[in-house]
Amino acid sequence: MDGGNSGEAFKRVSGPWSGRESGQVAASVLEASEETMAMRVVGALRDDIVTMVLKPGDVISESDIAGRYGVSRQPVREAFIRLAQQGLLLIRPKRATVVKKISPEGVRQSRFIRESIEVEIIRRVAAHPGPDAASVLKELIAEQETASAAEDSRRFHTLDELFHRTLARLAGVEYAWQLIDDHKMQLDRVRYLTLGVSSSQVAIGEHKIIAAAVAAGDVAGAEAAMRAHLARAELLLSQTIADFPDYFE
Amino acid sequence: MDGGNSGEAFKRVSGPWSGRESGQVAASVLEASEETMAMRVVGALRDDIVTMVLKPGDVISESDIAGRYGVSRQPVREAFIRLAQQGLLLIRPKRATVVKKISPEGVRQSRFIRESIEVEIIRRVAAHPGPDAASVLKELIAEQETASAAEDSRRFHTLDELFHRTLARLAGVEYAWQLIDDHKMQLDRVRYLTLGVSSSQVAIGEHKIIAAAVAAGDVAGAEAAMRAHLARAELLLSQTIADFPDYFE
DNA sequence: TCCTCCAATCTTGTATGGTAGATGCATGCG
DNA sequence: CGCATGCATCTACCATACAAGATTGGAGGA
Repeated sequence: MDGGNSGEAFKRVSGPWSGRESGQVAASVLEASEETMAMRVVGALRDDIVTMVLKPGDVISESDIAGRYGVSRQPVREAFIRLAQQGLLLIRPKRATVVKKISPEGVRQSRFIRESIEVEIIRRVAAHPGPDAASVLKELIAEQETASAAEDSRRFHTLDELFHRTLARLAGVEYAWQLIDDHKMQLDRVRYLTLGVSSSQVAIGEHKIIAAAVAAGDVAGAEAAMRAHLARAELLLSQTIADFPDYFE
Repeated sequence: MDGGNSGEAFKRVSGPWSGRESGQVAASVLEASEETMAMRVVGALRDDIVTMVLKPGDVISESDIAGRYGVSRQPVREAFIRLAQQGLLLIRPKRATVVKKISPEGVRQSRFIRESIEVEIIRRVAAHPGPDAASVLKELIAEQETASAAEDSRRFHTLDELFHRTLARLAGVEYAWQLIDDHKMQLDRVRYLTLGVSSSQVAIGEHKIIAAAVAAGDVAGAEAAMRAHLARAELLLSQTIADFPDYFE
């Protein structure tokens, strides 16, 4: 292996790898999207990990990735460090680097964090809904119904994320939402495994209940609806563990 | 500059730098505490930043730090990347690296995250207090009173952190507490600036109220007490901004 | 005096070679 | 046949050299 690598452009990754087109998930925390090679490697690897092109347990190496991407080991190494801090890779010094298996306990705790924050967000929004809060949420739900009817689960996922992000913005804590993005990636990996089975109709109904409670200024009702909405993911987790036992530790 | 570096031991940092003794803050997210050079540099730099030995706005460079620590640029560079991801450094490509100034908005959002999670924690603990919850909390408060009487603000800070961490453990989400440790560093920098003026007696009183509500199983009361306890930091922030305007952006 | 331009000199980014540690397999011994 | 030992080969870690963008200062002209 590892024959004839240098000189190839970065695009070479499109070979045996990723099949993503262009504008997928909302640009993550990265400010200047593609400044350095290292950043591009980070983005490409993260997408490949979240979309399960690189599967939990896969062993990778600096030389390996560097060869595939046509760059030296240095930027790859820096990318590994970033991804390891985000919990997607596990670097075992002098040994190997592996795509981290999904920790059920970690997912549970990430969900706890998300639920804590989202409940607090929905409280604030319901207590002090802005003038356009109701209309904005209503419009988002309409788009989700369109995506659901077209069975575009990819777009539905994006819109679902946008729904929750919008709530954060309405609460005036959009920046806080970005801060928890890293932890949310653990949940995203699980979610990707359940893309097909996700019952989008149920989710849309729950979104409607939440939006209605917000519009009515019903703090307790909004909180309860949000908790119910988030709790549904708990069932998906245990089912997913049963379906893909090798991906969990 | 940059003359005669190699061969020096790592301890050389003790020269013009850090004056920390030994067992200060509870070992952060790092698993194997001191495996590689890069990790040691990370730890040393982080402590220096949180304790304001390196002040917000200070310009540092890879060569500079590498010279001080007697290592090459490579491990320092990796340390920079880690610290930049934790929001303590700002790497401006091809330009310079500076100790990030404290963002008041960022602090506010970090506090929002912390309050959201701590409120959820205190709810769970108050709703289902373990058999030894009351006694553990009571003992911690007693230690805090000792530290306060001795005017050992350092130790008081450590105990205060332990109090909140213990609550997380009692709620069964200690791992989640570690996950938010990174964001909490922003708050720690502000807190360090207010070490002298911190009214420990007030904090102890609030801790007592929280512990009492937990012991009584009073969920609403515990939540209210926790919110009040955390809200007090809001006043400190604006006062700190006025006292150290150069440290904020 | 003020503005423009250029070059010395910073900075971080990238490439590459060498090193120490860990793993796995083959070999040799009991 | 089972087990210990040593070597080939892998890995990430670290050091060094080079490259390219950005800043700063001064020289030169209007």
